[in-house]
Amino acid sequence: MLSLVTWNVNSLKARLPRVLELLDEHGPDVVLLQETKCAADVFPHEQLDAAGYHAVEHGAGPWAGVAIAARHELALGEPVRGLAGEPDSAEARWLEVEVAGVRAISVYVPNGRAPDSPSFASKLAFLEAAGDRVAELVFDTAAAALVVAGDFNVAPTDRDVYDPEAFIGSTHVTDPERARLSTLLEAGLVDAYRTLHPKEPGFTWWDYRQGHFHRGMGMRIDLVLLDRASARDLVSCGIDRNYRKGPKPSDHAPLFATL
DNA sequence: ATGCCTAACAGAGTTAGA
Repeated sequence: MLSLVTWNVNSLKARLPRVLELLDEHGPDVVLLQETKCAADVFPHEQLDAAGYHAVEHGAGPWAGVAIAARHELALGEPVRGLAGEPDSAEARWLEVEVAGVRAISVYVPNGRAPDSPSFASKLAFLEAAGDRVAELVFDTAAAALVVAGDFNVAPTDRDVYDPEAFIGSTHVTDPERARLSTLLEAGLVDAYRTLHPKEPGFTWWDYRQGHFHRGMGMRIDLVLLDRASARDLVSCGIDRNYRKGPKPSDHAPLFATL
């Protein structure tokens, strides 16, 4: 049995109490974090160590940043930082490490801001590079089981947003974004949550503003993607809403999966 | 409820997130 969680924490520094709370409550084997906003020299290794975890990180300072932590008993391989072909390698958005017989990848896809912005083109380019890397890893039959998890900043279908009408013309739902996300699935990855829960919305993000969380106005943009063999071992997948509530919550809920 | 989001950087207001 392997339990993992992916969580966009929106600053690891600001969210550390909630992260430690989650580790204590759920004790996941592997933790994939996004938006750590944390440079390497200030990464909270000591606090995670005291909680029973060790971690590898890929940080760029005040923005983005990803990390992967695992319980001390699970050895971490040599991390691979960055993604071949990504538009801006100075942004820390992709991190790979072998753990528990799995190649774990924590990914934070660029937001894209607006479809007519340069940032949107970078988002598409990043997704294309991710698709290329996934295809490479899936093709490599010697590779370990594959888990690609994180904040994709794309709602795969209209089922994954609270009101499709409200999102027409905005990022996260456009055909170009969805088409590029689809290439990861076509390369051989399975959307863990949607496989187990075909009908429920499964939102993972709600705007901080205007009470969106309490009004059910969310999006499903955080995903756990598994290679097909691993997906057959999928036992459970879902969020813990309590981490979107309480003191200083992230705007994303953690998404858990058990194999 | 004279604010209606949060975080970083800076040390106020701007930028970014999605």
